[in-house]
Amino acid sequence: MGRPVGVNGADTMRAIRKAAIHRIYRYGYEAMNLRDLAADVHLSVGSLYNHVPQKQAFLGTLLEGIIRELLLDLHTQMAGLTEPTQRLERFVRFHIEWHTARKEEVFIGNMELRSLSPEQYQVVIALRKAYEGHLERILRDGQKAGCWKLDDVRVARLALLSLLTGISNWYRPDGRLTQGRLIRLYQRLARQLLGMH
Amino acid sequence: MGRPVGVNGADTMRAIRKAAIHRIYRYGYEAMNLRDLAADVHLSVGSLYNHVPQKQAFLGTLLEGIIRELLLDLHTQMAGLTEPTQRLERFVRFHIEWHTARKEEVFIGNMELRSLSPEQYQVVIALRKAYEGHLERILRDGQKAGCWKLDDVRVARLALLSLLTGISNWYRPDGRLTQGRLIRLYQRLARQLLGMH
Amino acid sequence: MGRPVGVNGADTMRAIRKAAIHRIYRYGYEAMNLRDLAADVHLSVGSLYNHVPQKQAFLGTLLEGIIRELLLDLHTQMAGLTEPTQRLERFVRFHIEWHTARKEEVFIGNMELRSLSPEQYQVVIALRKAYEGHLERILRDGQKAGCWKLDDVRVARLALLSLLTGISNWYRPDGRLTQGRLIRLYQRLARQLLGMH
Amino acid sequence: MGRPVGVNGADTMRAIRKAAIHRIYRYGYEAMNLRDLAADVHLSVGSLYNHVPQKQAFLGTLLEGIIRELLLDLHTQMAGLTEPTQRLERFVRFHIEWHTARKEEVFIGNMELRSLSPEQYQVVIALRKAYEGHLERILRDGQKAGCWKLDDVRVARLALLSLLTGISNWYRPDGRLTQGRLIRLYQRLARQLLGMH
DNA sequence: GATGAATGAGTGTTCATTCAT
DNA sequence: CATGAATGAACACTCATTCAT
Repeated sequence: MGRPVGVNGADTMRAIRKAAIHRIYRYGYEAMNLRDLAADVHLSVGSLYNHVPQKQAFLGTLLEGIIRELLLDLHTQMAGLTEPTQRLERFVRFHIEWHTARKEEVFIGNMELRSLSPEQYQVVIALRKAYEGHLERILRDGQKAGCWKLDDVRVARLALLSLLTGISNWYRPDGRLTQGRLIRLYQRLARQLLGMH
Repeated sequence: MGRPVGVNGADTMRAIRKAAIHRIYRYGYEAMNLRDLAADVHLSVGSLYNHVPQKQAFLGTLLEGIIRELLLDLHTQMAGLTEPTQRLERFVRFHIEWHTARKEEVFIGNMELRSLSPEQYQVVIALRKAYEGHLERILRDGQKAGCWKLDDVRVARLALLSLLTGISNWYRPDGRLTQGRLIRLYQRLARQLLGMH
Repeated sequence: MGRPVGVNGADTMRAIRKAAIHRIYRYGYEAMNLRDLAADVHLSVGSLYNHVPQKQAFLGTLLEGIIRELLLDLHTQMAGLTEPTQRLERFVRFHIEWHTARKEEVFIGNMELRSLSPEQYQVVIALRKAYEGHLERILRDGQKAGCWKLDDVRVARLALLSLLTGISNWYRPDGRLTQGRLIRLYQRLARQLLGMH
Repeated sequence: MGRPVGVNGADTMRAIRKAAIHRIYRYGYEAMNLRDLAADVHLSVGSLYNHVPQKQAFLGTLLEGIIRELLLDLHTQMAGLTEPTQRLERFVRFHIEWHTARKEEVFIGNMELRSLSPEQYQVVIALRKAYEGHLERILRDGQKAGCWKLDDVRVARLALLSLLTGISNWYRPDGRLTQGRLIRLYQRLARQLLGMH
C-alpha cells in the first residue's frame, strides 16, 4: 500500500521517538519490542525499519539526542550569568524544570545507560560529564569566590545532583506540589546543602 | 547425571542468588538469561530449576529478600536510640554502610521494581514504604523536638533519601574516599540539608 | 530472509492445516511438535507463527473447523428430504462418505477432544451435539411414523453412531471393499439394527 | 529415608498402575508426566524408578497386561459353551461388563496404541487380534450352523465390535441405564444387527 | 513508504532419566 | 527403598531483522 494522506516522514519519526521513550520508561529497553512499538504508531514492524535503523542504534541516538537537548537548553538558560550564587539558583531551577517536564526522557537517560553498546556508552557518558562538569564549575567558582565553603567539591556536586535528579523518581505532575513551589523548596535545600544560610 | 559428591542444596541456592544479583546489577533483569546464570554456578539450565521456581517469581523473592534484610538490619541498628539527632546520625551511617557494602543488591532493588509483576510490586513497595516511613518518623520527631525546622517534612525525607541513595550510583570501594570519611561527609551534608549548623 | 517469490498466505495456511491434521492423526496432538510441522511445509518455526497463533489455539480452530464443515456438508446433503427412512439411508451414506474420505479429520475430531482447553471443548462438544441431534431427530421422527420400533431411541442413536464411526478405525481406501459396497453393507446393517427387515 | 511402615512393593506397584491408568485415561500418555504420577502415589520421581522401568516400557506392560487380563477373563467366561447363539449372547454380556467395569483400561487400550513402540505395538495388536478372532469364530460358526445369514462375516465382526466398544465412549456408571438393562438392550441390538428374527 | 511473510538465534520452561546419599 | 539434585535434549514461543511485492 502507498503512504497514507497527510502523514510525513518527520511526523512519523517524532511519533516513534515518543512512543519508544514511553515504552522504555515503563518497561525498559530490553522489554520493549519493536512489534509493540510499531503498533503504537500504527505501523507494521517492517515499515518501522523505514524510519529506524536498528533497535540498538536507535537507543543510542535516542539517549544521545536527549542529553544533547538537555545540554543545549542548559546553555541557553545559563547564558549571560556570571555570579556563582545566581548560576546555582538558575541551575537548580533549570534542572528541576527539565526533570519534571521531561520526566520520561530523564528517567531512561539515567536507567538505560547499561543497555548501550560500549561505543554508544562512551559518547553518552562524555555528554553527561559535560553536564556534571557545568555544575562542578559553578561549585568551584563559588568556592573560590567565597560563596560557600565545601569540604569536598566533587562530593558536593555528586550530592547535589543526586538530590535534584531524585525528584524524577517520585514527582507526579498532578501531585501535591506545584512546580514553582518544588523549585523554591529545592533551591533552599540546595543552599543549605552547600552550607549557605 | 545423578548428584555429585558433596553438593548441598542450600549452598547452591546461595550461589544462585549471588550470581543472579550480580547479573541483574550489570545487565538488568530482562537481559539476564537463565543459561548464563546456570553456567555461573556450574549448573545446567535444567538443574537451575531444582532451585528456582520461575524467572519472574525468582526476581520477586530476590527483591523481597533484599529489602526484608535491609529492614531487619535497620531495626537492629536503631535499637535503643530515642533522641532524633542521634537517630538521624545513625540512620545516615546505616544507610551508607548498607548502600556501599551491598551496592549491587541496593541497585537492583531500586532499578528492577518495574520488572516485578503487579502482585510482587505491591509487596516490595510496601516494604520500601516501611523503610521510608522510618526516616520520616525521625524527621517528624526531630521537628517536634525542635532539632530542625523543615518547610516540608515529606519533601525533606525524599530529598534526604535521594541524597543518600545516590551514593550507590557512583561509589567504588576502591575509590578515593574511605567509607568512614564518606559517612562523615554525608552526615554533615544531611545536617546542613535539614538546616542544622 | 524476506519473502520468497510467489508465496501466498492462504496457501501456506492450508498446507499447515493439512500437515497438522496428518501429524495429529498419526502421532497425536501432544506428540506433534511445531518444528516438524514447520518442516513439513518447508517453513522455519518462526515463520509458522506468522500463520498459527498458539499450538493450543490452533488445535481448537482445527477441530472446530472440521466439525463445522461436517455440519455444513450434512445440511447440504439432507436438504429436501422428509421421509424418515429416506433420511436414515442418506445419513448413513453421508456419514460413511465423510468418514472414509476425511478419515484423518474424523479421527482426530474424535480422539483429541481431551487435548482441548475447557473453553474449546465446550464449543466443539456443542457442535458435535448438533450432529448427533440430527440423527436423533431422524430416529424419533421414524419412531413416530412407525418406520421402526425402538426400545430406547437414545441408545439406538448412540449405537448407530458407534457402528458407523467405528469404520474410521479400520477402513483403508485401498482395502478389499469399495466405498459403494461398504455403504450398502452398512445401510443394511443400520436397518437391521433398528429392527427393519 | 527408609521404607514407610506397612507399605510393600506390590501395593505400591498396584497404586502406580492405577494412577497411571487414570492419568492416561484423562490426559493421554504423552501428557502424563512422571512427576505428577509419582506425586499421585506419594513418591518422588526418583523413587518411582524403583518400581517402573521407563515411561515407554511401562506403557507397553500396562497395555499388554490389560489385554491379557481381558483375554483371560474372556476364556473363563466362555468356557463350556458351544452353541453359537449362546456364545454370542455371552460374548456381548462379557464385553459390556468388562467395558463398563474397566472403562479406563479399555479406553486407553484403544487410544494409546499409537504411543507404543513398534515392538510393543506388534505384541498388543496380536493379542487384540486374538480377541477379535474369538468373536469372528463365533460368527463363522453361527453362519455355518445357520443361526444367521451374513453378507460379510468380517464386516459383521467389525461392526459388532464397533457397536459394543462404542459404549465405553459414553457410558457413565451413575447414568440412566443399569448395567443389566444396558446388556439386554445391546444383546437385542446385536441379534438384530446380525439379522436374527 | 507500507506490508506480509520469511528467518534463525535465542528464551524460559519441562521432562525423562540417573545416581550419590 | 526413598530422596534431592543433577543432566541434556526437547519444547513452545519470541523477537530483531530482511526483503519481494
